[in-house]
Amino acid sequence: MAWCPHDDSGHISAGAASDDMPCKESQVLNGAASVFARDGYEGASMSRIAAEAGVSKGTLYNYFTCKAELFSAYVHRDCSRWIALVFDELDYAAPPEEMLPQIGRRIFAMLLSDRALVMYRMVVAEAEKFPELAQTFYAAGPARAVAHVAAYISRAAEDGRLCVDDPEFAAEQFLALMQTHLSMKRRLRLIGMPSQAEIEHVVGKAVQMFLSSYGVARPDTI
Amino acid sequence: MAWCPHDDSGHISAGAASDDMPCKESQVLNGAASVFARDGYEGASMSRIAAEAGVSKGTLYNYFTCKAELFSAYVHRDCSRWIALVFDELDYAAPPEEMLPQIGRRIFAMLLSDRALVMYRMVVAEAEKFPELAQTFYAAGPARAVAHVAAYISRAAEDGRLCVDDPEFAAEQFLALMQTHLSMKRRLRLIGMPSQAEIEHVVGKAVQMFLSSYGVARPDTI
Amino acid sequence: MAWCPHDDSGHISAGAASDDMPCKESQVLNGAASVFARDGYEGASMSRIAAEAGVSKGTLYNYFTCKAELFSAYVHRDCSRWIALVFDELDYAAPPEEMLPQIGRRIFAMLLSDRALVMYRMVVAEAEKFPELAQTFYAAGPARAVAHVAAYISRAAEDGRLCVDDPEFAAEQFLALMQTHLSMKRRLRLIGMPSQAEIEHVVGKAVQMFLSSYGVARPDTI
Amino acid sequence: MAWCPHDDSGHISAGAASDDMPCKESQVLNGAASVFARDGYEGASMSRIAAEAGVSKGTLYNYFTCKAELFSAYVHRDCSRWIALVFDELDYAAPPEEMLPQIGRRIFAMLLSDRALVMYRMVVAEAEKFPELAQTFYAAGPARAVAHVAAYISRAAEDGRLCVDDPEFAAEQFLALMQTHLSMKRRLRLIGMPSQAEIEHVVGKAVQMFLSSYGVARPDTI
DNA sequence: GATGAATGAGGGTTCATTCAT
DNA sequence: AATGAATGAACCCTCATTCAT
Repeated sequence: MAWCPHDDSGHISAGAASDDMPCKESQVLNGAASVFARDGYEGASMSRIAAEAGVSKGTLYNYFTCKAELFSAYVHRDCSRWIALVFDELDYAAPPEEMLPQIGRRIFAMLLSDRALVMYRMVVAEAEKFPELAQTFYAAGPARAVAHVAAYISRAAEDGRLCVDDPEFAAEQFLALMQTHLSMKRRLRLIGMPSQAEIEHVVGKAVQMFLSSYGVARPDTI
Repeated sequence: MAWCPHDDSGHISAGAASDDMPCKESQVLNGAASVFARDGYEGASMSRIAAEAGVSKGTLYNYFTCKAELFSAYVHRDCSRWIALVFDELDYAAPPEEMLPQIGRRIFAMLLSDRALVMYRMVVAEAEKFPELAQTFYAAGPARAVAHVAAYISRAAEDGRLCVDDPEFAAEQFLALMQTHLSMKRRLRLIGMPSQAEIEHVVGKAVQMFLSSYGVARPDTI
Repeated sequence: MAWCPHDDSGHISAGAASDDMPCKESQVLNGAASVFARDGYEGASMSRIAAEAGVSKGTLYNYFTCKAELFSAYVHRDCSRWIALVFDELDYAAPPEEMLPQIGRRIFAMLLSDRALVMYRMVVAEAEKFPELAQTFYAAGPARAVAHVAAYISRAAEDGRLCVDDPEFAAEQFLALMQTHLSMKRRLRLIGMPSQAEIEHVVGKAVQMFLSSYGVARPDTI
Repeated sequence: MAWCPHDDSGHISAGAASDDMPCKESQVLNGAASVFARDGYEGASMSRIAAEAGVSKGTLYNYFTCKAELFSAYVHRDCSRWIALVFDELDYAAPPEEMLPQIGRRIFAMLLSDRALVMYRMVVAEAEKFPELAQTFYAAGPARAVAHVAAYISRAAEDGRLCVDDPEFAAEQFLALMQTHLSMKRRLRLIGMPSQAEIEHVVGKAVQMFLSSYGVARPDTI
């Protein structure tokens, strides 16, 4: 954490901290999450974080050497958490017509969830000041999403269910198709969470376009 | 401007200010542009803005009642400026195979330009605190882009060159296909400006996918 | 002022500031003098200095970029002030028997004055952290004292009134003889200002010893 | 210890603590010595002292009621230690021409040693806040030095080797002559330890001046 | 209209001290 | 007796804002 002038601590608890730490550290991180999410990095004050966490300001510094490290720990923790949920328990053997909409729905839901939006906003806003945070976010989030989808596409291609030469790029295209202006509007806080119907529409059209480009003519549809 | 505790002024200069104001106000706005772009809203200080603009701190407050209003004026002004270029001097009568790549290239260049990225980052970061700013940004930028592309698609559909039932949604899909992870990485400052070859690749693939879904079989390709 | 992390200001007023500045800057310096003298560098707080000076905390930073620079300005100003007084209006043509006691008395008075003691204490205490301040103090105080006395001794030697081979060292010795444990005790705050009789005794003995070593036999005393 | 707001303890361990305490208390004092010497009273932090001593912060408060008392105990202990060496194993029967330079050299070496300088600086700096510490320092250091030298001078006077009416004052003068500006510069950290030649020069000149004032004509020099 | 000195609340951070374990 | 997590006051410094000139 080169950006932190006080970082000589070898603080490593962030990685080990589980969801249900009963300790002050997670209490602090939860407070930080609220305040950072609401006020952004610069806008958040250590005083407010301490108050939100229900600890004294000094306690903050018993766990994190400075504001920047606390922010970093918060981003790392939350990044790791929610990407996992998207790709759990998918049936990778399902045909594209079933699988792609399912993945699409989940991606969509995650992409537009409050938590992810808040995180996205903060990481984008502070990308200049915290480059390695942007890296972490990208690796934990978008990159893993692409990897998962690409893996499925590869497999489907091997099975003769898709006709794809560059699975990774195809995956990126599929994910890009989720990001119509619904996403943009949501990121800008212009709209709330879209309705299920809206989601289905976007996902459906995305799958349709994707298959019209990469799909194979299926005998059973003739 | 509900976020501004001092807003009792009916200050309307933002709308009236033209591009080439020779006055102090535009001088101030130019200074603000530099500093806000570099430091973000919270990170910018009125002192630095005054210094950058070459005026005194007091002068800032003669034109803008508070920091928030100055920020708002800056975003409004700059938003209006930069979208126009993308759709200037396009030949709307050209066939999709020529027109779409051309639009794609321009969109791409604008999307990833430093100016747009800076603006995007700021508006996203402060969307919570300045909701009407996000609205302005969306209307001036993404919405106009969609409108332009949709208009072209409509016309092409009428000319029998595309087969599209919902031109607006199709336009959104086309624009979405520009936003592979190249865009995401650039937004996160993980990469610099992509090479021309990379851009061509993304644009080419996007057009190809778009046409495979919405294109009509053209006699001259048989 | 390499020790000051914020010093990029080219602040030069310290040199130009006269004794009777009617401005805030001297007001601040006077407040700083009181508080630094009482509490030392580390012990002094900018809040207290502001209060003592009757200005706001922010005003301090309008004149001095940081605490260290304020301290430095205070030392520089006061150093320059009081050395001058010691050697003013001396009759350098007087014979050693008259001149040396007179110089001795003045040196003594200055050496043990509250102001000089306070300054000495602070400079000694912070010599490690402010090396160039120690240099300034030495140059403005002790070094000039030696130079003045050495100049007189040189002249007296040329006039045949003293027999000295190394006037500078002789001057140092003369000054050293002022520093019996009366000085040490005063520096340690163990005693108050010595009585006139005590001073006369020390000075008289010092002159006597000095002359017994460097004096010439005078015809008129035979 | 009126300066200590928590002093209700009748803590007397400082006096009872011997040089070779194998216990935590001396461990703490050793840590305190390092940190106080390096950082001064205000600059030292209880955390660093605890770390340096290899004990917990809580343990500090089991032995010393507050920072001020710990500081006081440290100064008292160290003051007692270092003066003894100067006057050990001197041959008090030696003639002044031999004895005085020898004493002079030792005094000089001690006066300018890092340890003594550090202690001197701290005691001088905090003389206002810890008056009884200054007293301890003076009694343990300068006062004993004067007493030793005065005792020798008395004896030499009785033996007819010196002509002195006030041995104590003569002793102070002799010691004062050690303190040319070499000492001042060293105290101000402007120079490092002087060379042996420089020391010999100052000591030689001091002895010469002292003897020219208080010496007796020696038959063997006729 | 333009200035910039003055303000004081609030920023991040440190630290002497306490107390449950 | 020993610990170290927790505290909260105080630290230095920044900054949006005001106002006399």
